[in-house]
Amino acid sequence: MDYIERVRAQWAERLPDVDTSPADVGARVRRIAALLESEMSDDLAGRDVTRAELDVLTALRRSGRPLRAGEITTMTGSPGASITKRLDRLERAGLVERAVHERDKRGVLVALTAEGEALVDEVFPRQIEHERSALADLPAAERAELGRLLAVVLRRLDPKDY
Amino acid sequence: MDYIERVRAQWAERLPDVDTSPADVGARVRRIAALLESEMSDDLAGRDVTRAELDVLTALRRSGRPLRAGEITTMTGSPGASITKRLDRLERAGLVERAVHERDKRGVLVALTAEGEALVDEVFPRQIEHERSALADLPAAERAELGRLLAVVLRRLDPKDY
DNA sequence: CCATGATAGTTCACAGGTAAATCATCATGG
DNA sequence: CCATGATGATTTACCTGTGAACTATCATGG
Repeated sequence: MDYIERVRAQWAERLPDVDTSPADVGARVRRIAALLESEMSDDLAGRDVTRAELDVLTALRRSGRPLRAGEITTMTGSPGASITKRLDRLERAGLVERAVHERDKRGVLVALTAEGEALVDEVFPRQIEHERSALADLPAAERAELGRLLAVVLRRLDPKDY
Repeated sequence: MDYIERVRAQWAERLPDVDTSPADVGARVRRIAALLESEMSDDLAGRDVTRAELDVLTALRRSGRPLRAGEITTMTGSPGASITKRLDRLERAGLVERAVHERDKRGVLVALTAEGEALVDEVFPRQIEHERSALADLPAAERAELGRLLAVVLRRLDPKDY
């Protein structure tokens, strides 16, 4: 009897006509994500960088090259105004550098500094550890099966533009 | 080749020593959750209630009785200060009512109004529809399997206190 | 070659979340 | 019975995110 079963039982009493079975997947996915995010964010405490800011840093790191601000907004899915603010903080912290784009002076090229890169390389593996330890109770075959089933769901939801 | 495979391929180039396989589950779960939440929140647009506020309303609705403010904080996992603010807005909107607790005058009893209840009953089934349609590409047996595997993961992450 | 519309990013104004301090009430042990 | 510490909720002060307005630059068609 996990959290979701308990909630579904409550709904069954109040709204017996509503079929809440999709919550077995949907609500569990949302709750697991929330708990994971919270762990990952705790792991960053005292490091003077938030999960949202780390998303910007990892986008840069895994791209392996400076990015336009616009590329960061599409990769992170966050609106431009948010990215501007995060870049302000990250730049103040010395983790990224902004430079006007040569060819298009409206644009901005954002690059990781050496410290920014070092921070990602130190923190990112630990972030993944949280995902790994969440799977500790599943044998490899079931992990793979879970990944496969989630890919089917994700394909249906994911927007095509990135 | 979905979004997560693309990201993993990028990491494999930059940090070949890091095993990113847990992301097949972890990152997919987090991305699916984000997309679902975003759909569910769009569905509420113009209804003058946010997802966070709806969380409070559904906690009350499925409990079937007035709740202490403290019960709402544990059920939603949000800190007390946030709940106080949401209750302020919900009360102003006429969706809940606050009353001092009889036995313990420090406490507050929060009850759904008739409008609050009507709003939940109208909106909640549509919220679940989003979860249902995300599963459209999975036959019933695989949905059940997916739910079962997620339950194993959730059991590991879920705090015991609620 | 402009003038005009499109595009990239920033600024502004405001909404919402949160930790810490505060206020009111309760419970207890001396 | 208080006095004292615990508890429930609110207030305060601050921070982050976001849509909309704005600024600077680019592109193009007349």
